[in-house]
Amino acid sequence: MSSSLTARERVRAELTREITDVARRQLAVDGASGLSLRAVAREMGMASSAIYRYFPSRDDLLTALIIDGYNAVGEAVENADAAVPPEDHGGRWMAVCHAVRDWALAHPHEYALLYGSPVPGYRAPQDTVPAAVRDTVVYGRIVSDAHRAGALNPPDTTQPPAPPSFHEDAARVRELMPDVPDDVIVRGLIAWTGLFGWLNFELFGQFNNAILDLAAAFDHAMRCQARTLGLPA
Amino acid sequence: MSSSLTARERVRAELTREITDVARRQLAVDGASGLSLRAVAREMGMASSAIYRYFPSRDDLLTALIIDGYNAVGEAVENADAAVPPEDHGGRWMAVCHAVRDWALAHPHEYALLYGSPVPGYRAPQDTVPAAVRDTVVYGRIVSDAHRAGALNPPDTTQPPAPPSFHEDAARVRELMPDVPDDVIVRGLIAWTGLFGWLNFELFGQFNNAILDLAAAFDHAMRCQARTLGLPA
DNA sequence: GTTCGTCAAGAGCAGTGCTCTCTTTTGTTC
DNA sequence: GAACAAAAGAGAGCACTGCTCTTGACGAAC
Repeated sequence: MSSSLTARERVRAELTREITDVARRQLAVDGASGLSLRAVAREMGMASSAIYRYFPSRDDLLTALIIDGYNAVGEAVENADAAVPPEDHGGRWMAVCHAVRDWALAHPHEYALLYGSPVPGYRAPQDTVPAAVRDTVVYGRIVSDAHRAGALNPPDTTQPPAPPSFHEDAARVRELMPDVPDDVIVRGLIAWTGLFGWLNFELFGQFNNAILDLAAAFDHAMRCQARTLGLPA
Repeated sequence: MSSSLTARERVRAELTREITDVARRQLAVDGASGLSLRAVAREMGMASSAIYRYFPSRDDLLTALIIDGYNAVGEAVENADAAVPPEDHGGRWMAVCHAVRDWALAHPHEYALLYGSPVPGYRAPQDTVPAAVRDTVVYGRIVSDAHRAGALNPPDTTQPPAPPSFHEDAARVRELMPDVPDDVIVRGLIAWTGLFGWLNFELFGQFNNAILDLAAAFDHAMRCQARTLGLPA
């Protein structure tokens, strides 16, 4: 259908893409709060008011960048997962961890926009959700595959009893982790939030002056995390 | 020595405190990027330029708020820990978890300022460090106490081998967790980053539409986390 | 009692998001 | 091909920001 686009629609799509490209470059340099519509317009050689023909507000431009970011990290995670034999569940977990970390280190400001504190006053619209869960879908599939293959042997089966309300929440999470029992859901959530918690500490400076070989520590920590999830080391 | 302060010094200290109070209120409402020196000045009935007599820049005011925030959460954690019998290491861990979460829920914007993405262009000065580690000091003492009391029985001793560089990093972390072997250091870091990772997911919206009973899920997850740390359930 | 350092105030600069109006360009229809 | 409508760009302007500079006024020390 792209051939059915009028010339005007094509140039509009092209300009929209160029705006987000320029904006993403500015985001990479100055961070989210340094993103300026006027600066984008200046760099593109057009009047600042013209940008509003393409993005009704700064927040809308930010939303576009956020969706792009989620898709970028999601794609990186998908590729990393696909490069490992499906039955090597531990390897897939480590591949996903490193894919997220590599992407985060390469795009720290974008990572902060996605997984850091939300921009105050900014409310993420619902259409970011599909892109936002792409990485989680991959992760859920790994856990699910490992469980169905009988490859999950959590080291300790005496988990504290879950509260009644957790069963409903677990059911919702199970949509991303099919066929998995509640206790594995908990371990899965802990490992997943643990990955991003560690990355946040690393990227946001909490490890400063304490952990120097960040790459090695991350790899080791995620490997241990895999063990508590029940994945083979 | 406070009696030796001149009247001018006293009123200066008082005004400085009032500025941070007003700024903290604005921070709580609008978030970090909504903090405006001019608005603070307006609310205090003084000229915007006068604020600069007390804080040379907006970042310096932000730094003051950050230090206050770290101290607030640190104090909350200290009090929570002190309210539990010292030999109840599992109870102390859960008390610390809930103290951090309660404080975060009561001051979401301040929490985001401390543990979320750093304000772009803002470089935390070194004098935030003592306040920033108050909660970590408490946590390290709990792990250390539990280990020395022989109360730590990690469920799985077959931890993957640590890389050589990790020994040096572990030695630095051990300053906050005395007498603890390397493998417990790893577990300790994983649990600590896991706490904040979970809280970030909860506070920054990643759990939206998935986990509804957030309080129950948090309690359960941290209880499970305690088990993998080796603390009694 | 004069001098000197501190403080508040005001104006001003460069920048921001956003809106409004006006003109130009473009695509469609007769 | 001319006429018209829709879309897009340009520019001025509003209210706001952080920050600087200058000008006065006040209080404390000598």
